Amino acid sequence: MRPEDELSSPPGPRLATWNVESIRARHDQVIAWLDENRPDVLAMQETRCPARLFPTAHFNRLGYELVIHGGDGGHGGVAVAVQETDDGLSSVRGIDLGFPGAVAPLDQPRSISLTWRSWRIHSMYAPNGAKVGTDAHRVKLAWFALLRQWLALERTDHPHSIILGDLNIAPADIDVWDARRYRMRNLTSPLEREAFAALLEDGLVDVVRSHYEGVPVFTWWNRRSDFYETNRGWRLDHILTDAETARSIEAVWIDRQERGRDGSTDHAPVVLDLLSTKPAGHAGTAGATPLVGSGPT
DNA sequence: ATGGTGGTTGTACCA
Repeated sequence: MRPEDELSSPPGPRLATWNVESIRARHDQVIAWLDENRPDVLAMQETRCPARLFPTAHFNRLGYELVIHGGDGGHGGVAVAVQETDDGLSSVRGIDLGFPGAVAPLDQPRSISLTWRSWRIHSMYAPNGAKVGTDAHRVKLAWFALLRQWLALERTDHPHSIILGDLNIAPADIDVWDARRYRMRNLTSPLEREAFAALLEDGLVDVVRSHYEGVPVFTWWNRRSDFYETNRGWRLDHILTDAETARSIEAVWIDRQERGRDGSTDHAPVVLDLLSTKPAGHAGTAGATPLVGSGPT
């Protein structure tokens, strides 16, 4: 899963997403992983921690600045850690916490959007959805409708986009360890899969799937029982990019071993390594129109 | 038929 050069730094930017399932309970694991893998950007979900109680100092010591959104009451919450630059200035701008203008129940702390280098970066934590047919499930679908609108709006201003997060959808049967058993259920239902597919129809590329075509890869294993040990998992954590960014990928990998640590969060980190330079013919194309409909088939 | 775990908050809830 992890590329051969696992301990060396990639030539270009490294971005990762990780559902940390409480940053206060898990900061030792997260900080150790950051220290070892040194992503430029780590999008975190389910931080379950109000901003004032966030273990910020641990991140600062490693040279990361933080953007934090919510987590009050021990539910939800997202954050983005970004490697500090040498000039002492913040390397992020244009921060949006949540979907601007959203009203309850779509105003929960589940998203951060910010500009970093030439990319618009989004850390997303979709509602779990509980069970098909419940209010929670309808809220999940409404959240995805709003996400689609928000990303379409954002992409008119920022052609280079990277969406990282726990979207709480297994996009296809291959993304579930036993698709038949969990058919038409929460995380697999047709309306959820349509919501995910709509993002690809808008021109975003599911870069994990496009790099593991036809191969089952999982990012979440239920903590109960021996689901991890027996690899009964799901692919719920995703990285989507615009088509041009998708053409400049060095590697995509899931740090499956990290999930096996004692006391680990139940999700594995998902990592995107980009090439240091744009592909030939695409240098200096800031402002280019994103290609549409070029996602994996 | 529906187990099994963990975090946070508070004696249930969310995942």
